[in-house]
This record gives sequence, structure tokens and C-alpha cells, in this order.
Amino acid sequence: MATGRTHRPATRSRGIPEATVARLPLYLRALTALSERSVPTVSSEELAAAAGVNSAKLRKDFSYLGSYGTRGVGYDVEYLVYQISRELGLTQDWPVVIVGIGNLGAALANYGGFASRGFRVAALIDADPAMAGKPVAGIPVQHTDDLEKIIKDNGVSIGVIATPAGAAQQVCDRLVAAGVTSILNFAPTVLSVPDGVDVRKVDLSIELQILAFHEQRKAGEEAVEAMTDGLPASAAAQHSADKGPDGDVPAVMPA
Amino acid sequence: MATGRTHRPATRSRGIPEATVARLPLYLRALTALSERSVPTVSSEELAAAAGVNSAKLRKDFSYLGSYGTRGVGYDVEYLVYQISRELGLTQDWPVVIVGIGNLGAALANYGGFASRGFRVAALIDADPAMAGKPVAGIPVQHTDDLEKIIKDNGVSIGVIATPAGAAQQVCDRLVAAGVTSILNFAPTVLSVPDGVDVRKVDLSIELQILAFHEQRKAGEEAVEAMTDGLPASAAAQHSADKGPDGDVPAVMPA
DNA sequence: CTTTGTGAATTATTTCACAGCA
DNA sequence: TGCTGTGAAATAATTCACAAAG
Repeated sequence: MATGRTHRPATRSRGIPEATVARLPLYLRALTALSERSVPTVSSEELAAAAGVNSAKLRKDFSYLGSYGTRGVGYDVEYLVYQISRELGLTQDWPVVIVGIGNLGAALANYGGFASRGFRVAALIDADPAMAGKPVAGIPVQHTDDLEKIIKDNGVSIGVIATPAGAAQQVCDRLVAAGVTSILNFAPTVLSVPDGVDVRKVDLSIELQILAFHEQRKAGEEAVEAMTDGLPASAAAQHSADKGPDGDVPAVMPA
Repeated sequence: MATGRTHRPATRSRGIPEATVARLPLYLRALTALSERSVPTVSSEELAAAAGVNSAKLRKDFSYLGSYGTRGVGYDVEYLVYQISRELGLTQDWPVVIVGIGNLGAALANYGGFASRGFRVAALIDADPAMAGKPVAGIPVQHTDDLEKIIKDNGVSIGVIATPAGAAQQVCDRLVAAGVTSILNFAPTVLSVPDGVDVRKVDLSIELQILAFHEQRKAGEEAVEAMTDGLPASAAAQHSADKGPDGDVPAVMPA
């Protein structure tokens, strides 16, 4: 049973829709920026604009968390930051390991956003013996042989895979066997994992292909542009750009 | 009307659902692998397994493209590769520029997956004068001052932003003004763009936060595990892991 | 008078399940 | 027979639109 779960719509519910969960980080980022500017409260309209969604969606999203706003006023920025952080589990420390310290792995290790919110790079792991001991982003790279020990010693439950595609599944299997239950995969491969393990993928190549699809369509339409006939205007055509800037569905990366 | 569009369900239709479009690259990758192994045909069941989705979804997805399979047999690998490539617009060349050649930008420039399928890194652009002229991945970095000229001279319609968050919107505005209509944003910011411009984002930080959310839930459930009572087991919790390996919704990156 | 919170309506996506073609 | 293609049913997500709280 995929991450099993019993389920129950009953009572209070704790069933936050996946689509909502995916937007919480966006709200949190916008709120953090407001917090840094010492803005005390914000309306759903303003916050929605900052996060690039519409206000109805934002309010509905927040309604799954509880009633944290004040009618006629808006939301208390600090309070919301705390509530969302807690909901996302960011009030605790999450040690993360990055496996595969090539160009991308190094870029991820150097990426600041990590430390900021609950995440801490506990270790960098690479299969190349020549890399062992060399510091990347101030952290010494360790050899793959010690992967299991590193995971266990640091209590790591989240792993980032930035290896070549060919090595990804094997690395994934070892991470999972060692106790990792969440994986962020940058390798252009579909990983298979047992139930209870979450995988998210980031794939540049897929993203570019999706853009190419829409790009091609734009080009084709220029030609058909004229015929704005009054017929079945049919097909909605929502793709990305919802209202404003929006970014949308899934993500991807190299392929 | 996001990216405008007139549309017409009529006749053949050309309204491929966004969720389907997002999966086509996955199918294409799996098919390409089969093609390299000279596998002539594949069933929806096999291909679905390779792509990490279920076969009903795959067949439904393909049904939007047309009837490319043979009942009782399956799909011709080469033919499907061609059809999907064409649908995604990969049979043409897409010059791409990468703006912001830091750790990440360099990693992207070095990333092989680019060239493979229709995409070509036409130029690397950075604001640091010290970078100008230095080759990264064999391509000389050019200065931001020449951004507009580079876009126009190369007929670029897809831009990748890998700058710090603070510079992203400005770079985006210039790209759009110069003619770019599709943007892949790696900077942890919401970009605003005019209608007709597509933006997709890749955000490491958001992905990690989504994983943390599910991770936290897993931990919480261990405690409640026992009480499989018929009462308010509450919280649904369908999150990721669909059936098999699946990878799911949106994607993200640095924050 | 303003802005939240939320049922109800709408739209999108997934899954079922099976008729029908090769 | 085996497997595709697809209506119809089931789920999920979004948007509307408004009552009610401050």
C-alpha cells in the first residue's frame, strides 16, 4: 500500500490535498520575504499575488490547515510562517545526503537555500575514490563504500541523487536499504522503490520538452490566428500560464 | 486566457491535456531506450512499467495523439518515438540560452541531455565581466549587455534562468522583451510574465519541503499505527507513491 | 465595509471495464 | 485470443460566489 494510510474524511481531517502541499512552500517563501520586511499582516489577495496564484485557491489551501486569518484584516505574517513551517515539518532538522558530486551535485551542495529552512547537508558521497576527502562547499566528500554507515550515523531520511542515470537505481536501492524514505532524484531515470518511500524527480530535459511542446503550438497558431470563428470555442486551453505567473504542474530534469 | 489560444475541439481536436503533455517526455525516454535495444514493439503494459505509470493512463494519453497501436500486438517503437517527438516539437532545433553561469548554470551547460533531443545551447550569458570569454562546456560565456543581440541573432525562443533570485525578474523581462516566449526558471522566485509566455520552474527547496511534509507524516503515523480502529483514522494521505514507482506532480529547485 | 472561510459548481485527471479490431 | 482505444464512472483540483466574522 503506497505509503499505506488508513484514511478518514471524518472529523477534523488531516487530508491536505497534494496540490495544496506543493504550494505551501511557495506561500512560505512569500511570507518569509514579507516577514523580513517586517510586514505584520497580509491579505489573501496580496499574498496570492506574491506567490503567483489566485486568492481563491490560496484561501482554500489555507482552509485545509485551519482558520488562521482574521476576516476584514487578513493573515498575521509571523503566525502563518510558523503554522506553515510546522505543517511542512520544517521546525525540525532534516539531515540530507547528496550522492553523486559531479557538476550538478557540487552545485546543489553549494546551493544556499538548503541550510535556510530545516535542511542540512549531512554528507556528500561519490563513487570516485579520487574525490574522497576533497572538500566541496566546505564538506569533505566521502566514498560510496561508506554510504550505509553515513546514513545510519547521521539519521538521514532524505537523500538526493545526482549521479549519472546508470548508477541511480543502484544508489537508490542502497539508500532505501539503509533507511532513507524520501528521495529527490536528479538523474534522468524512473526509480523503483518499495511502498512507503517517496520519490520526487527534477528533470531538466523533461521541462524543456514541455516548453517545446507549447512553443511549437504557439508557432502553429500564428497561422490559424485569424479564424476566431464563433463556433465551439471548445477546448479550454489552460496549460501553464494560469492567470499571472504561475509555473504549474510537475517538474523534471536531465534526460 | 493563458497564452491566448483559440482552440477547437471540433474535428480531430488538438487539445492534449497538460497532464498528458507532461508525461510524453517520460514515454519518449523509455521508448528511446527500447529503440536502442532494437526492440521492435512494446505493449502498453510494458511501456507503462518502464515509464512508471499504469497502462490505462498510458493508453488514454496515447489516445489523445491518435491511434498508433495495433490491437493484439502493441506499439511499434520507432513509429511511436517519431510521433511523440513530432508532437513535442522535437523534430526541430531549439536554440536555448542559459543566463547565469554560476555553479548551477555551469552544471546545466555541461549537462549532456540537452543536445540529444532537439535542444542546443546557443549561448551562455553572465553578468560578471570576469566570466566573459571564458569557455564553459566548450562555449564562451558572453556578457549580459549583449543579451538582446544574442537572442535575436540566434532566434532563441527558450531561455533558462540560473541567476540568483534577485536578478531573475530583470533577466526575465529582458529575455521576454527580446523575444523569448518560454522560460525555465531555476531561481527561487515567482516570475511575472505577459500572457503568451510560458514559465516552468525547477526548485530544489520546494521539492525538499514537500518531501519533508510526507516524511513528517510518516513519523507521526508510526505512533498512531496501532489504532486501526474503525473510528476517525482521519487524514487521508494519498500523497505520492501511486502504484509502483511513479514520481508525481510538480517539480522544483533552489530557494 | 473588508476580507476570510467554505459549500456548491465546474473543470481536470485518473481509473474502470469492456467492446472491438488484428 | 490479446491488447488497444475509449466511453462512462470515480477522484481530484479549481473556481465561483456569498454568508458571516471582525
